[in-house]
Amino acid sequence: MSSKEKNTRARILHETWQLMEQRIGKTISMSDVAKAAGISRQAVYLHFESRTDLLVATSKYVDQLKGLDDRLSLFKSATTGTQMLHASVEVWGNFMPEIYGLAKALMATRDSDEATAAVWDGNMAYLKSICAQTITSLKQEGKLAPEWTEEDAISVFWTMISVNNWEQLTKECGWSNAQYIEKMQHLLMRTFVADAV
Amino acid sequence: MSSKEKNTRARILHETWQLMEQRIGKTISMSDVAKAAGISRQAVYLHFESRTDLLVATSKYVDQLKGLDDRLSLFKSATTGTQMLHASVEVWGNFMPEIYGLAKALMATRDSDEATAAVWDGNMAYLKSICAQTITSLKQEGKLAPEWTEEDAISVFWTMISVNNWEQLTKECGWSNAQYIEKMQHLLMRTFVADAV
DNA sequence: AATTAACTTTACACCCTGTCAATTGAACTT
DNA sequence: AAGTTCAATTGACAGGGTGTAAAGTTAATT
Repeated sequence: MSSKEKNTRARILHETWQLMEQRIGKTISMSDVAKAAGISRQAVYLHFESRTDLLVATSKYVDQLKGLDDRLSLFKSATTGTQMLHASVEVWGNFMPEIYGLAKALMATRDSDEATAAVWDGNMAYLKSICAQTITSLKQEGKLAPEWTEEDAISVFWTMISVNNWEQLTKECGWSNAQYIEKMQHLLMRTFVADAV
Repeated sequence: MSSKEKNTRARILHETWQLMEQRIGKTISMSDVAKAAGISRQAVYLHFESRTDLLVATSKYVDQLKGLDDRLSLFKSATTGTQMLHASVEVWGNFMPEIYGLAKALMATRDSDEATAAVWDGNMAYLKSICAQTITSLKQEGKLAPEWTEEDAISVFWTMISVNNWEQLTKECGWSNAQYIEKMQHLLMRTFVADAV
């Protein structure tokens, strides 16, 4: 594995991701990727077994590049449930615009490609665990509004902050990302916290 | 246009819809449709100009078959905003499972086919108008919770009852459809109605 | 019996993914 | 300097998809 090879592989991943962001939702073919990386279509197969393999690798590349884990320090430093709710929406709300193209690409293959579906499902499971931690904290503090079971609250929280909802509210309802974060924080606070204003 | 032709056309539409419901989310090819209808692939093109044309026609066929308009009589007979909210969630919540396959098929082509995207967008615009009527009624009755602008309330209402959210809650969170309707009615009531229990 | 129209088979052009073989070219080894 | 190695190349192919076109079949209508 020479340094030349490594550079080409990284360039393919970078160009794939760039194409995803430029042509959000559109299918990216292996030819498109090859053209963008300045190599032949067949050369892409020297670095990635299949289109699926490339998509999975691109997801890992972007994950690493964007570092969700680092950003969650804001969430991790929160001590109360309401702080966690506030922080998780802020971190996630600022994260979504940066992974939007990738998210759409992974979601588009969801029903025809189990491997990429698994990658996306993994990310969503992680998000759900954040939701669960938040709701559990609220519950332990006696702040979870009494009409909610923990389970239902987690499901609804997780559903409300989905990429699809973010997309609909920002792309179709004209909310800015800052508005999304602020309004969603207020909405979730009123929905789940017992004595929210 | 003989009766034979009309029957074949209707059979193609019916089989297309059946395939959509059977293989939810999976791409349906013209060959699949032809096989299901018991005719050659080329014969499908005698009745429909293109795959897009077939999908659009199938959507109209199912719309007519399922008669959303009729069902909305429950909504139309509602006099107060809270009744409208209750009725719209019930009608829509019972409608979604029946058009799930079609909805997924239309949404899947959303980013590569403007014609089918337009069909789906039209349906969603109609749903949004239902949301708008409901919120406006609440507002006029002074029952809309004071923290909401009408516009934001409509956007959030419309987003909350999206097919994607229904899918996530029923398919991934294990809610039955009856539970979805009941829980969503309660949630929306508490969210938007000023003195909700 | 002749016509009409639906449907058939066969073939093609053009897209996609994925595989394979033969070749170029540059760098690294001896 | 000569030989080896390996990334990357071109070109061909199999198999899938959409869509177009031509020629033949079948059955009902007139």
